[in-house]
Amino acid sequence: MNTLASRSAERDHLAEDAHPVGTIQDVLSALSDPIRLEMVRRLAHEGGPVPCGRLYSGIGKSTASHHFKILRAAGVTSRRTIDGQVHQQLEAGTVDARYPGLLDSVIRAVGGAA
Amino acid sequence: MNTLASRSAERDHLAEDAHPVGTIQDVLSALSDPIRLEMVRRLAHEGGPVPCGRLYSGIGKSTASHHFKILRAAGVTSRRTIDGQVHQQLEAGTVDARYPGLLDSVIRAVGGAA
DNA sequence: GCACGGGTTCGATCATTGTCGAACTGAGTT
DNA sequence: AACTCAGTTCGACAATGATCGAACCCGTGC
Repeated sequence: MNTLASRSAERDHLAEDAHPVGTIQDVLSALSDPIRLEMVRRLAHEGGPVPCGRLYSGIGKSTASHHFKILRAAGVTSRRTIDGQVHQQLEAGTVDARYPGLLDSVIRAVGGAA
Repeated sequence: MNTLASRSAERDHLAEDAHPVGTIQDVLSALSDPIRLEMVRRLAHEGGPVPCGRLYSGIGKSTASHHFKILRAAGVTSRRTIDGQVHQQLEAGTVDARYPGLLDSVIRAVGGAA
């Protein structure tokens, strides 16, 4: 039995970067950038963990990684490793617990899936 | 009797700078600055038009005016002249009509009056 | 009329932050 | 092992945005 598969399976539900949700300003600043807002929109649209590459267009990898970092630091997203692939996931529940209604209204405004 | 009073009374409900609410990014950017957020908090707390001077502390007039401009441009506030005195007012209803729940959640997070 | 008080505008400066390319890491593949 | 692919980190640079002081404007009151 493949030890590789079981090892990666163990990592699957490990939210390595489970930063707590930041201040309201951290969150608002994180969402106030057009590129990050688009990332959030795509994350909300898909509803689950999404590999980094599918979350941006028209910018370099390093720039995208920079924006991921800010979103994670604000607690808006978390990073998960699925099958060796890095994914980002929207921490909708956690954010809504701290700032009820905020993320919902933003996502609605930006056209992300309901 | 006093024509002065009646004349200023006429100006009272003139929202001279009735900018429409901007894009979601305009609004989020406007709210993502600590000083502007504090302005919004005080405006929400008082509930009505407030003279500019009562909306900030620790910064110069010109800087404050700059922040007012951004808030107005985003459609978050409007400028009213009451009795010759410039006041700022929160456009809570207009913003909520366009981005339901957004302003409420921010104000709740920032400790402004319910 | 003139001075005053409260806001705005202007221009310059300074800090923040978004952007990139190149080098590095770590996992999967051949 | 060497190679590839995807993301991150590291400097450095460019653009954006906050800040200030000074000048200006507009009501008010002397």
